[in-house]
Amino acid sequence: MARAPRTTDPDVRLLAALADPIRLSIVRQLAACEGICACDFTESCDVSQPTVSHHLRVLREAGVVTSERRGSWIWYRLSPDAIGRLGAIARDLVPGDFVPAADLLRSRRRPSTAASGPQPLIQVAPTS
Amino acid sequence: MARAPRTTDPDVRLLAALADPIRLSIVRQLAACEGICACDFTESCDVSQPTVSHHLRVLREAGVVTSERRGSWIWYRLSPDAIGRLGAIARDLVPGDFVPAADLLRSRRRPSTAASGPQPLIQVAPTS
DNA sequence: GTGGCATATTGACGTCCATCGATACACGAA
DNA sequence: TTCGTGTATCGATGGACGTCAATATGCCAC
Repeated sequence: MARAPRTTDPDVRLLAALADPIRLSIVRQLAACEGICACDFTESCDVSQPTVSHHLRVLREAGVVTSERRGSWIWYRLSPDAIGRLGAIARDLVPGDFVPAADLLRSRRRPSTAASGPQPLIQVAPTS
Repeated sequence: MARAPRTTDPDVRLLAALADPIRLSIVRQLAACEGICACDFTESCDVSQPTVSHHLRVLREAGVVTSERRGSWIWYRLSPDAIGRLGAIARDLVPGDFVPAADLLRSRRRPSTAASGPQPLIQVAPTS
């Protein structure tokens, strides 16, 4: 009934970390500037300082950003690995070449239009 | 205090649609097979039929999948546009060439190590 | 028409999470 | 040391969301 316990899938965690308007805004600012002080986000995001700190923590725990203390300031920067992982997720979702593979699917009877129109297809792994 | 009302940013909506283990699983199955009947997800996802229907609706409203009724069955397929948009989000987060741009940033005094170590940098828009 | 199957919708429940004020902690300057 | 600034954590609050059983809807076969 209740929501399932928090997922541990790193891909889902990465997507969830980015699926918030404030966090995406933070990440985009970090993509434009190599290093940004945490206090700058408080000014640009129009939310309170604890809220910014909370979002930075979510991003840090998801591996999206890294932090480095420099005196009183804490500098945040984008983790290149995280961006690479996001790109990999997107690439893996690009459909490749399809070939008819009705025989690979369950042979349960399908609706009448099965004889005409598109067939169920299955992706072929790229040869590269 | 309460969570902000649901965002309308299409990028955030797209990321949020993918940031769920069941929905990501559905999308990955759709990336591997061009068209999949809704009933197949009920079997593979280990959740109830209304839950699958709910997730398919979220994906549909986010523009991630399209549906087409064929008799009693409803076929779902990935929206190529959605995958393209995800790739664009990832590409936009890739840091490009940076140049020192301390003068473009607020000139507020920074911690002592400002003289040595990395400088605040800002991205240069690609010339293409 | 009736019956059966596939899917969507409704309503309820419980957990998660974004948000804030208050507070604690860390660091540098005086 | 004390003071000020930047940041994190705590506790509370309220809305969002995932889940299910029950029900409704749509389509096909008979």
